[in-house]
Amino acid sequence: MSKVFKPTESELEILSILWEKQNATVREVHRVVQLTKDIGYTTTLKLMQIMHEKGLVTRDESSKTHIYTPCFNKEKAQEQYIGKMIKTLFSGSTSQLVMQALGNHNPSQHDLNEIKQLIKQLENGK
Amino acid sequence: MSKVFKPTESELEILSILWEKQNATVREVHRVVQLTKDIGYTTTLKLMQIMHEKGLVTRDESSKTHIYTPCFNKEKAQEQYIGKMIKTLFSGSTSQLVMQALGNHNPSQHDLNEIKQLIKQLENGK
DNA sequence: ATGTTTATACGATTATATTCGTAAGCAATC
DNA sequence: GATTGCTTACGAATATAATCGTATAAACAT
Repeated sequence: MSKVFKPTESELEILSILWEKQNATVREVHRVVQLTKDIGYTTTLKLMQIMHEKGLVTRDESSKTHIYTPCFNKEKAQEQYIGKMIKTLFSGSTSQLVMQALGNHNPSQHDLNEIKQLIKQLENGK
Repeated sequence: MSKVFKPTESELEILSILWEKQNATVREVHRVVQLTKDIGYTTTLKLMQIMHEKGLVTRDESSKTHIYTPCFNKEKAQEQYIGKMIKTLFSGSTSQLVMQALGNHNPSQHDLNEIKQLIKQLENGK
């Protein structure tokens, strides 16, 4: 049983940026955050310090400007959020979630092909 | 553009119970909440009162014991949460989410059949 | 060496969510 | 009609999240 981590809204936003860049300084993260939110630099700094305390990220302190790296990868987060969602909003049914997603977010033919492929694999694996 | 609603964790739990039952009194909701959480009756009451203020639920006050009804249906919540998740955790790709869900939550053959059916429909609809 | 920029640390403030205690009303019962 | 039990209302306490201001130190340019 691996550990559950539950980032807040803002923390998740920062994690997304870190996943994208692999790792980053507060300044780099803040520049991206600023594109969508109007908050001060020290706010981003504080958030990342808290994430460090919580163990959501590690940081390299060898130079004055610290470099932050996420402790969990994106896939782990995806898995956890999907799991929780299936449980709380889809009565535990994976297929219901999948159907809702496919039905309301018009996937391209390419997307559909990928999914069909995966289904074939799953069916053979049984 | 329909309105975004953003229930908190506890509020979502209560909404789930209301969706299940169509509508319910505080007492009924609380009985279910108690199965997983150890909180007092007035806590549940207060939460539901706040949800009423926020417009997440309506209530019938004609008798002393009020009856609460959700203002939004479950499908609307599902749609919204999925949309947000696709955006923040799957770089906007529906198929990635679907593949993650199918890959990690072993659906039954019956589930897979339903999904294949839906894909066919989508392909014909293009 | 002095001033400017840029970094972290940290306390304080504000906002929001969660929890509970207590008061007050109503209805059934003794 | 007093007591008991169940209800809502409401204020208050606690916890957590988010925001910012200020102090302090390093790095660098003049």
